[in-house]
Amino acid sequence: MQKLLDMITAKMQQAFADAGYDAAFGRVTVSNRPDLCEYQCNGALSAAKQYKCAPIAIANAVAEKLDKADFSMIEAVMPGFINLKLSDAFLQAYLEEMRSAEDFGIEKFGAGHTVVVDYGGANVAKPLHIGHLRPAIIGESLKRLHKFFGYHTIGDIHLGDWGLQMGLIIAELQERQPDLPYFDLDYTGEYPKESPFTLSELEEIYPTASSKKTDPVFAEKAHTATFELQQGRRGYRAIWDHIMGVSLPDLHRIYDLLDVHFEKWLGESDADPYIPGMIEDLKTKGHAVESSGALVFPVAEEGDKKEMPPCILVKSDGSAIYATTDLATMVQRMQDWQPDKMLYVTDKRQNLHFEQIFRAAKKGGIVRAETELEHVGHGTMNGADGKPFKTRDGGVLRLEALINDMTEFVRAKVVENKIVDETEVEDTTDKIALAALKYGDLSNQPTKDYNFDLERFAAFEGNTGPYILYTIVRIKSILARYGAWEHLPIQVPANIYAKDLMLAITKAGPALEAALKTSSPNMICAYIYDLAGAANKFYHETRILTEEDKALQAGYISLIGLAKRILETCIDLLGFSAPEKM
RNA sequence: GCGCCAGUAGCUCAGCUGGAUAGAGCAACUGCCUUCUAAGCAGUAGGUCGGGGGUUCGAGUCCCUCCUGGCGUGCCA
Repeated sequence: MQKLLDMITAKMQQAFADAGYDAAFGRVTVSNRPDLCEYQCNGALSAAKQYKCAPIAIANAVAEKLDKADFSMIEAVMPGFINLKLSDAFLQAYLEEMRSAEDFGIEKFGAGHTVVVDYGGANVAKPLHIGHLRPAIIGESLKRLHKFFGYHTIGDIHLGDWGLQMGLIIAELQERQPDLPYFDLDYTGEYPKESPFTLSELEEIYPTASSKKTDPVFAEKAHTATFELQQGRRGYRAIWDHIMGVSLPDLHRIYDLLDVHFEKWLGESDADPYIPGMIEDLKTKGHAVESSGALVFPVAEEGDKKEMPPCILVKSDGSAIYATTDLATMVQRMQDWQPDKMLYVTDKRQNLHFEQIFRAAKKGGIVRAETELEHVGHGTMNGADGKPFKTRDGGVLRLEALINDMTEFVRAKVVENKIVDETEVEDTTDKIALAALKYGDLSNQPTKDYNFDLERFAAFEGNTGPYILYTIVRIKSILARYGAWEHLPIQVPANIYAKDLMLAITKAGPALEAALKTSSPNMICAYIYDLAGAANKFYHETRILTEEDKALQAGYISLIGLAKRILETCIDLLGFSAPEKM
């Protein structure tokens, strides 16, 4: 269905035209003076310039042309604003259509389109740490949001399983256990099924190896191992299989805790088969050229404001680099899924890299000219003091530890409040903790750095996830006491709080659409905070269950029922859900 | 050096293509639980929107310039 603002704008544009002015001036916006009106049009002010007359004269003339049935108030005020309040009948009809339509009548403009969301950023052999929180939950939210708008969505974790880190692990393992058959080139038998390392050993091997990169001898070994792995050296592939076998179950486990789920668990390694063909193709087309021993794809353009280094396709040591695997991954995606859009959710510091490969992908014909490529670069999550998040001993905090800290904190509150039964404490705690964690993150603009403050996120007061959940829970409580409510029609707003709530409800579609178009889940948060506030005010000022007038009561119930459905839909798009009680 | 991003209340942040009195939350102070969950609601106080120019009837928003901070800038991801 049409957006409310578009409907009013259309009426206003018609009024401008009827009054003899350019209809383009008839844009209506939500009022920035709620004490004066609900909607406003500033077009007369701009029009005054063109028509060389007083803005108030234009505003008066236009106001005359508006249909009085649609508005309860139409005012032209100095210096030339046109202020509007919607009529009850108009608002009621609009809300009733929202209530009865599927997904509130929001237009599914993504239908027939496919979008790949590349998020998560997990590396095998490395435990997920706090740096993985943002890409996981922002990506998950954007994926759900696209799905809501009708897109066919494919979330791909794009595991880091093919770069130098693999070579580092192999080199380190060889130093520790040189007698393993994986390192014996003459060995032709079966390799052991049992992994030569456990998860916790592996998690220690990688950082140790990584810290030795400055040692030129070790670095050389790691680069060689990387190259040989990519060339298919049998023993190294067997080690790689072990690394995957040990790492993946743990990655699944942690992402499940966050309610983050990927349709595809592909990695850089899965792009490997596409590399040779892609390189050949780019060479043939003349895009790939030799430079300082490496094979590169120059992507600088006329008029570039900044230095634009070329994409490196093959390093001088012969191995692939992330630009190579990212481009080859696009080849695979275009071949298998034909996406119209690819979203990459990674740290914003990778911005230049993505600009390079996006240019290369377009110039090299890897994607179509109309394929949308977007890098959603996110900022860093810092500690409460604004400095990089560290554990007491200076290490990197594990994601699991962060989740546990939040859960512990919330559990204490849940137990203290004594509202839920003992058997439901865990489930309720998990839901609130997840809401606190995700809302605390997603309510910030993705691009910005922010400070993680457990106390603040889980504070249960103010603009937090728990506040949103609490609003939903209170509505649920009333609905449960009332009985069947799903089919009750929306009625004329009975009081000012009801009308404010109705106006907030009409903004659901535009808010979600804006969030999608700017890849900003924080806009969903801002919207539901506003909606929850309107719902709480209404709840506080209106006695519902004791209302004598049954028709009026049914209208109240219908209204909060609709608000609840919208709130629940929105938090689902953010990636969490509400408990029954809290 | 060049480029990108940020600078708004004591703190954390909104502010949509320039529009009326710059908004929330936290912290501080004050009210409201015999009535649907007080994890709530209402209110008070707190700001020369980093500085300086400019465009405009009108600038937190657009242009120029300066200051401060963060990040990036060919073989890590």
